[in-house]
Amino acid sequence: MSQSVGRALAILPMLAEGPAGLEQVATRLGVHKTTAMRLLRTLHEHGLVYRQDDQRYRLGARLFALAQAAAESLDVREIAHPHLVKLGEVTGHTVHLAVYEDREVMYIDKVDSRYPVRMYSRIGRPVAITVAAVAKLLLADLPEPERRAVAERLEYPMYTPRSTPDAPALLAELAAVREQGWATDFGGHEESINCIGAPIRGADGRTAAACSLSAPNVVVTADELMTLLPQLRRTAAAISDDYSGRVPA
Amino acid sequence: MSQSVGRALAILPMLAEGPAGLEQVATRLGVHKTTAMRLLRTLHEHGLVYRQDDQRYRLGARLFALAQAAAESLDVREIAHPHLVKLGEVTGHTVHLAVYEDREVMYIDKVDSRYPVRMYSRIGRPVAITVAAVAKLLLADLPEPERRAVAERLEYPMYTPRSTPDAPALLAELAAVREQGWATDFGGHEESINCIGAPIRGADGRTAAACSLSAPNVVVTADELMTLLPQLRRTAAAISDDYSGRVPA
DNA sequence: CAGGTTGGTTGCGCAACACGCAACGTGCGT
DNA sequence: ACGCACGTTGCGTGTTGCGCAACCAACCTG
Repeated sequence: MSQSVGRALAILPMLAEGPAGLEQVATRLGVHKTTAMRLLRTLHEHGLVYRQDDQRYRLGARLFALAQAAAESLDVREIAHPHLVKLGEVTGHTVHLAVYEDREVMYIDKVDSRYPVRMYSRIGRPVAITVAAVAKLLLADLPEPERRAVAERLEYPMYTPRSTPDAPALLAELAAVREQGWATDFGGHEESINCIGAPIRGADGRTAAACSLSAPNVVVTADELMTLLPQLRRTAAAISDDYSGRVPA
Repeated sequence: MSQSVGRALAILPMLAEGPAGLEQVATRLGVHKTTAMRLLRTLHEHGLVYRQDDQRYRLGARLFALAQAAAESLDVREIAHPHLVKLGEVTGHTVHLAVYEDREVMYIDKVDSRYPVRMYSRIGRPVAITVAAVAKLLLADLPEPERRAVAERLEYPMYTPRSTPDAPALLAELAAVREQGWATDFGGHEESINCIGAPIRGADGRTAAACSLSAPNVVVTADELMTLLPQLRRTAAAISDDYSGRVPA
């Protein structure tokens, strides 16, 4: 919409791949050096990019502060966190929390059996949206047109033979997930990792977030993991209660 | 430099304080609604802001991804992390890692005795630059003109009676720190918290980062904490070796 | 050491683009 | 049902961001 702003923002993901010099940025943006410079300067003034000693630019530390603030404004996370920690302690497995936002699914919290961690590991990385249990839960609850639109626009990488192959398969699975109120990913992303997920619902009944329990095959079989499903669902329900209570919207 | 980009970027810290509606953003920016809208749209297209159900805007999840990438491009952190973890395990105290960037000091990693955590707690929050041990170390090694300029522009909040009161006091302490090669903060930020820090130097000998060890009074006295100084300095030296070896620049 | 190359910086004229106005929708509260 | 507050759209104007060209500085290379 706004040309210069758009160009400036396009620089950020570029720099996310690694530091780059002025010329490099200019050519990749398809603009004149001088234009790129003005944009970079403005970004620099606002702390979003930093100029390192060799005059190349990289992402700036201000992003930490913004991401931190963004995390704090996601109140689902605040509310869910203690529940997730407890679930992690009890089961000893990895717990994830994810939300859907603008055709993307993002992990926003993670609890390992021993490490309560934010912004770590997969948090901030793109979720395998076609196979992850949390993704299925979040997509399953989208309004029909958007769900279809998203499903059809996705790519379907075959991480493993059990990965969801295409849009029809995904939509079918989403229907099932919607029906049963929970989701699984048995080796669909990594051969040896199984995963079960449950939805967190807001006061309006819509799925506001999803949490999941993951464990490698070598620790527990898929069947054994499934025995934890009731516990996971109880946790999700507890979070839903807290969440819908506190955010009546 | 670039008006529209500057305005757009100014929106981000605004939203960091909490979600805001279009009108709110417009008035705080001092621009017409329609202008604010165009900027917000562009930010939205790039995932930096998200429009929640009530049509208000908040920071978007894409920021997580960018912050993550920013963190990964800070190779000091990568290199230092294992050392910090070890130090945390051995001493049982909290370890911080910080860098200086554009007149600000940022925590970029933290290790608690039990929790290795990134982007958590104070990471991303402004460092108490006038009192923190790591801040003193980083400021102490700035070139004279910049150091003076920074010191004089700072505010000197008296968190406690032991906080650094003004620029001359800070500059005096920086000189001492520079001399001795380590820094302390005994109750200067929070009455009951003591802290010691040591510099991490790059191949050129400049201080590239600083790490610190913090503990509350009730656990160890300042004197006891000081007995860990040699260990802290060894860790910092080890990181420096790794770092200067790997980044000959 | 001269000459070429690469990458960054500055000044300036032109027109594209971003700005704000005004008018239109829309949902909510009274 | 009405009015108000807030978000949205179309459009003319001139500010502002654009690219050109020329200028530096550093680094190779012969």
